[in-house]
Amino acid sequence: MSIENSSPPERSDFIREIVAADLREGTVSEVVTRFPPEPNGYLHIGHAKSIALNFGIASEFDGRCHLRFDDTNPIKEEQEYIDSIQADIRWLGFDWGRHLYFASDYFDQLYEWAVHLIHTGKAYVDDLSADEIRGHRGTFTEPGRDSPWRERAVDENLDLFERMRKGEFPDGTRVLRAKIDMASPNINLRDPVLYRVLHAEHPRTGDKWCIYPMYDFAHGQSDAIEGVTHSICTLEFEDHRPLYDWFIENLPVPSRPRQIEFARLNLTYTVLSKRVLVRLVNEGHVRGWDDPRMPTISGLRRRGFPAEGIRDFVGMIGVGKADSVVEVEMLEHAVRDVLNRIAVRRFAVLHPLKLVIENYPEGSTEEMDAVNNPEDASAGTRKVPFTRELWIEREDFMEDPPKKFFRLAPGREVRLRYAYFVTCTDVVKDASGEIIELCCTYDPATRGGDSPDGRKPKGTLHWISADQATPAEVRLYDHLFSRPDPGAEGDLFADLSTNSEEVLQGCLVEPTLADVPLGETVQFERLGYFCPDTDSTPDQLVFNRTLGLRDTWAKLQAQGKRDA
RNA sequence: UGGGGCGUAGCCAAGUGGUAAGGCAUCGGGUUUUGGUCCCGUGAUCCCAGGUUCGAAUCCUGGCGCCCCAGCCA
Repeated sequence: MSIENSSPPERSDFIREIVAADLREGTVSEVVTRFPPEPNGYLHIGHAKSIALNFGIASEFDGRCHLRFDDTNPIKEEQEYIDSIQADIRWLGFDWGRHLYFASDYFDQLYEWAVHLIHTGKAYVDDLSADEIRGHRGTFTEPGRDSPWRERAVDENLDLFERMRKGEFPDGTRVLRAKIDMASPNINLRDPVLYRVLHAEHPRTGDKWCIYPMYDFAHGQSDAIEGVTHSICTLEFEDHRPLYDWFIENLPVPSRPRQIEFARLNLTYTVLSKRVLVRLVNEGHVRGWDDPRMPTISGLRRRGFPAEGIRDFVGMIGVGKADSVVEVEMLEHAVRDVLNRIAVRRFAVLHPLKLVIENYPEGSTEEMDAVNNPEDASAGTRKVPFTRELWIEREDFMEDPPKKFFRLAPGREVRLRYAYFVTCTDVVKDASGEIIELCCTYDPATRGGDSPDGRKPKGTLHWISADQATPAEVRLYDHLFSRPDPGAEGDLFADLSTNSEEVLQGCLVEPTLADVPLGETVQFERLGYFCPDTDSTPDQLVFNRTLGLRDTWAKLQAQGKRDA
């Protein structure tokens, strides 16, 4: 349960209040929570909220948090997911210690408890088909009807259930059901299925079992076995709580856990549904589970989002029971906030435009001192080579600039950051009229970027020495979906953005950028935060744009377009 | 429609009968060798209607709206 330097202290919420009260009143003597993923997909940012909640509460109340895989449906579960889930939780900064469990560890116990229910006349084997069971379930307004097999003798139930276990019956032919109340207004209580026959290989138990418990029959009892005191889950399980409690009350379980529900996270421009995420991957809409556009933990990691930023984000959105949709901007803010503090600054030019300083000596190089991180003096400085020919950003020059454009233009002087003031004296174009080169003069008195006469150019540009530029591919990312509420008007896949990824070739970066380790995010000054992609090699550097910097100039331009 | 929840600013969210925190976003302004960061300023009478009370977002009544449930998924 370690949370290395979590910036904003977790504020309280209704769940923490319940936990505190339970402790205060002696209802529980220690706090045990659990994070219970089903290994049928990768973890996403919604899970991060739950993980932070469960591990956070355990740590704050000096308790413990278990990692328990809810692996009761072998048809959808895979070892790959078991592995990725553990890696992602660790990366997020949480530790379950020795408390790693699997619901499948409890299959023997659960089986015994099922037998116990049969013995006490509270469960029976039903021969109805899935369709027939559905037909007997009734509707929201009409009660269900009892199955003709509901009053089977205990011995017959015992025998049949035993034979289900032995594999005598094909999938779907028989189930074990709890005998509760077919007329209950809560549909979950209309004789829920406890066990189904599934001749499937389980990632953990192999072919030992051919009957598997349903979620409802496994979850609460697993909590009880582990001594979980507060079983925190999402709102859709609220109607299951009576059933959760029913099992706890009707079985000789070793403890009495309590289920508490909270609202799951929703994000604008994002889909957090495993069903959809699996399709995005399988249908090739993205590069994989860890595509930088995916809201998965592995995707966010590949995108360059620091774990701390994700933790800060889930800490600032709060925990409640009201359905809500958080604006992605809040996530982006939390990430920028961390990155601004820790990311080292570098120069990189995405769309290079040649700039030649005509009065600068040919062949000579100067090493300019550049600050690594203005927010962190301990990050020190570095040397950046400066030469007669440079590359600057195409967007930083306009031949006929609008009033609020503060960058380079014919006859105008700007500062080259950490270097000199330069003035544009001429523009060179190719046959088609495209600008291919800028001629400038520099003021030798402004070395380092300050003028002795106090002149202050309106603009400061980043640049790269043409002699020592390292080529790189840069991938620009944007929201995966084009609207804040994907799928709100029809097919969600039709809302997939067509420009969520833009791959730029021929970008030029500072030589030091070749050494950025995987997992570190740096700032390309004036552009944004970038990190090496997993595809990056020494021969072919590849950077992902984590997030752009807040850009008031872009905002002004957009407004101008709108007003015009 | 039966059951279970929820409803405080554009978004998230405090508030637990005493006169509406905070964050994000927005829009102004200041600082600035990143049009970044930072700093300052900017908005609500709490779904609606009645009622109780000296006093209600908080209590009561009645409406309205939204979400979840009819898998041998979790």
